[in-house]
Amino acid sequence: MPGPSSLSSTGDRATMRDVATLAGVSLKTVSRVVNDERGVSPEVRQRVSAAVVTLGYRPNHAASTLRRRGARTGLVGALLQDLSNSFSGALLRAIEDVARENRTAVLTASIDEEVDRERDLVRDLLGRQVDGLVLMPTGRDHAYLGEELRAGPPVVFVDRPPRGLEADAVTVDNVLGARRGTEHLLAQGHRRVAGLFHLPGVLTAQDRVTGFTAAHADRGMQPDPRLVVTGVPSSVEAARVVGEMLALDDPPTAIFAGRNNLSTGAIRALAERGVQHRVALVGFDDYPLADLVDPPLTVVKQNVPRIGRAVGELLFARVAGDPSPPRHLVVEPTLVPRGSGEIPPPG
Amino acid sequence: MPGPSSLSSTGDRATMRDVATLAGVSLKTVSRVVNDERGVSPEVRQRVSAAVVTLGYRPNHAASTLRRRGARTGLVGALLQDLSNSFSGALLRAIEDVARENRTAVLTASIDEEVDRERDLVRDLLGRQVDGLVLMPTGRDHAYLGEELRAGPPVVFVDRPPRGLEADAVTVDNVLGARRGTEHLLAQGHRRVAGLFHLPGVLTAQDRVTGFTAAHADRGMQPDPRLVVTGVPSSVEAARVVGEMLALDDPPTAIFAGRNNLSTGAIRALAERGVQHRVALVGFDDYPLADLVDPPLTVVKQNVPRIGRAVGELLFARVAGDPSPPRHLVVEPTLVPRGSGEIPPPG
DNA sequence: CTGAAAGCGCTAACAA
DNA sequence: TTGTTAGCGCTTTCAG
Repeated sequence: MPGPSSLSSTGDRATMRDVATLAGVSLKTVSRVVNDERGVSPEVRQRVSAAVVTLGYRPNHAASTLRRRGARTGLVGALLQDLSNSFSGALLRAIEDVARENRTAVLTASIDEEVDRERDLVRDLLGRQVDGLVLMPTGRDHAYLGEELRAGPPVVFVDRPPRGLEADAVTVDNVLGARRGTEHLLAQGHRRVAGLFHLPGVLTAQDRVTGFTAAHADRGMQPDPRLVVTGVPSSVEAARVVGEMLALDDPPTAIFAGRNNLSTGAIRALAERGVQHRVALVGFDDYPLADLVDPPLTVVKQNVPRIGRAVGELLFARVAGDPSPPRHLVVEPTLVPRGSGEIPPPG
Repeated sequence: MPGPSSLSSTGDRATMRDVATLAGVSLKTVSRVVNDERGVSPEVRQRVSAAVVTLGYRPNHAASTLRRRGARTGLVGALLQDLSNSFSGALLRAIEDVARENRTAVLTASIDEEVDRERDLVRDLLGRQVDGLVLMPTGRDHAYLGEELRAGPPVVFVDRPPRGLEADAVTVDNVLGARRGTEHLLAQGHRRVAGLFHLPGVLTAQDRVTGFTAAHADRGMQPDPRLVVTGVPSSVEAARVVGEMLALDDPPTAIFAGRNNLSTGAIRALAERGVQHRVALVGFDDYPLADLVDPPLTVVKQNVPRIGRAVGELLFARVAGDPSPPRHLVVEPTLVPRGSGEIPPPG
């Protein structure tokens, strides 16, 4: 085997040293050229550049940031719930855009509502020296993060606020959204409005229940407990639940679905029974084709790109050193009437 | 300022050295404990662990892989077209799952059909020493990658094959898919079938045109050139194009939309004119709510999770050292009849 | 304008 | 079982 001073490419990548040797200059000079620092004669610069090309040299980012201690890695993490879900996807895209403006790459992963996975992922990203972290957390307590983040990078929570921890967050006003969606139905005279909600451990779900109830209370009403179902995990289950409700003696005349996948289940249940034009439906969260279903779906919509951008900008402000106390931005969702939510009660 | 031997945490992160000092052991011993290597007495191990906790120490991944030269970084890149698009999102999710099985994190970004961005992103990721790269490339030539990848990590192309370069790839048989979708319409007696396709520079679009034409040729037919439009960039534009076609003296009785966003445009145009139950429609690519629109949308569907998994498995086989020649997996899309594609021609 | 030496945080290869 | 030394690829510091 050749000695340590061998210049032959052993299948490995060329290093700055190799470039220096080939160009007949010192290490530091190559470093200057690669980093576009001044103080190199055009001639030498040219020679070094040529060597870089010949060897196919690429700077080693890790080594570089290791040496300049405390420097940024140009890497942020985005831990969302499910990257295949359109909400997480749109969020990731918006965060990516802001990251790009800050010359930063994005590491991402899905948490899938699993607390252990969340914790493992946070650890992994911190070990990779990310400059910042976006976290769409699971429902539980986040106090453990306090320890993880001591002297760690800034974290911005999204969609769900931190619990047991002071931290930046951008969330949607879920109480308000559910309240508006429900009120929209009540204002049209509906008196039996069903509510479907997802996992009760998730704060967004709880808030939506609260808004649903509050809208009733605003009118001195109380929802029928038989029409309020929490812990509905899936679209399929939502369809089953709606089917049961429609079989009641006094079935609901309107439905509020507290999450996008629950809306689809409700639509299916209504369509199967041919009552999609007789029972009103308002859903929380939008879908790309929601205006093309029959009838077009009325939704409470979150401005996801806006949320994502706010998250990104907050994060990079922190990365840049903004020392102000934790901020909590709350974005108002809006009601988009399309037809399904404007079906009047019978009689 | 304190000298270089200062042990006080200066707000920076604790290092392995700090842990060693606090635990009263050597650097290497800490390394052993952190990496779960054998050869440390339980007592010492305990002492070190305690110090780790006290200092909130996290191993520096970059430094670690720098030292063990040639070792994996446990990082792969996934450069897709648009992370907010459900296709890219589902793909990313599947790749992520395989990556997780290989204890690897995923760096991702959107290319947005911009050639320069693709190249910049590839460079950036290579500089970050990724173990592998998934690339959903733009339409142009990829020969430049040959240079970038000399002694670089393995690359797997997805959705679109490499051009001017030998590399692994997983693609969909777009010719076959378009042919099946078009044939489905022709078999029902349609004789005037319109075709909408996206950017002609993108190979997938070209292949779908080919399949569309081939299906006609199979029956000794030729599509009316006025009914075949390529370069349709968006849903809005698709709606406009379809509107124009419907105003012809001899309008199409069926439409084949060569991409998911073109389907939505077509649906809108048909619905606006109230002919959605009289003109047949088959779309390429599925949507989450496609079965709930009116009429339910018949599509040629790609099995995206399967594609993503194949990509991931191919990539990690290469990362593990699989030296076999480049493979090209072609996945067959399937026709999913739902209603819109089964509308018969008039008369 | 250019370069030599030191060292970022960590692990490999050896000691002891 | 534990520790010492060297050095990954790079940038900093300080000298020429």
